[in-house]
Amino acid sequence: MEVSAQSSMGAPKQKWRAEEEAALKAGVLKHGAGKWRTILKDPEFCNVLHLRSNVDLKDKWRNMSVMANGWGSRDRGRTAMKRSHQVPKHEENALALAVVDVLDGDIVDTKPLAVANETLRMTSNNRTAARLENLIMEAITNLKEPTGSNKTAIAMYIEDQYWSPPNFKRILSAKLKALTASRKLIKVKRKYRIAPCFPEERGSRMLLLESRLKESSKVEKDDLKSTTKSQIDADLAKMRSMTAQEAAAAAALAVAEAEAAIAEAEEAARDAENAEADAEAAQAFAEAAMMALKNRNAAKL
DNA sequence: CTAGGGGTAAAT
DNA sequence: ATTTACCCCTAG
Repeated sequence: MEVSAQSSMGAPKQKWRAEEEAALKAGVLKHGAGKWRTILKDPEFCNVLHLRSNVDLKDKWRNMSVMANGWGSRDRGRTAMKRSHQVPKHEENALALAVVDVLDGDIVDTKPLAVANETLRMTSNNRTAARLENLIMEAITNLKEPTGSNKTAIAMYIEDQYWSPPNFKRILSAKLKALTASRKLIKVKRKYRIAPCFPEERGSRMLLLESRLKESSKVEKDDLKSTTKSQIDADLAKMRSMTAQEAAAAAALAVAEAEAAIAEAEEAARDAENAEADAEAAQAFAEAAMMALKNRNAAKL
């Protein structure tokens, strides 16, 4: 009968990004396959995966494992022998699961063949930023201070265990600020703790879409020179349709990101100049955003 | 909560 | 038409 009361029950479809897959793989390597809830609550991954449920992780892992091998538990039989045809002559089953690839002492990445080239798209600037964030999270996690850790403690931890650039303090400050603004960290009385992955429990597919929108409007140059003015205009146009509160939040975020980008540009200035361009673009957008906000508020009075 | 079986529907 | 992502259900 019409037992399927949920007429619109189909999933809106959110493709897994390479970062999410990487986080999942890293989580499995760290906690073991099957500890989906543990992985989800791990501060190192929850910021990337908090849009996914434990079941999502399980399903995705199932899909990935199945795909790497050829055919697993699912979908065997029925369409079984549709002659190979489309597959080029060279083999694909070569890398099953757990082809571990340690890059630069940072995130471990296994590639089940489907996402081979997606991992290559990391640019130099992107990487240092992601790494610093990871380091900060690790520092706070391992320091285990119940009330949170202050900047000095975090800096000491990182300097102690890793190499630190000359102007590290400044970079760290900017990054902490940005992480606080983006709600990945919570700052209370000069101490930082990792944000509580939000009470997502169930539902809230709208929040998912929301944060996805935020991501796509973020300044992301794949490997082009830098963000262009037209990009800024586009973002501002987007802001115009927001409510005042949303616009304020977006502007604050933009400012924080600009500061972090500037600090990163200083670090990378020795051997990379495009980071500086990126920082300038971010700053330009931040200024424009603030101005737009000011105009908006002025118009209301 | 997890493992899986099974299904729907969106992308490709 | 296949793949992919999500959902539901049930037994451990």
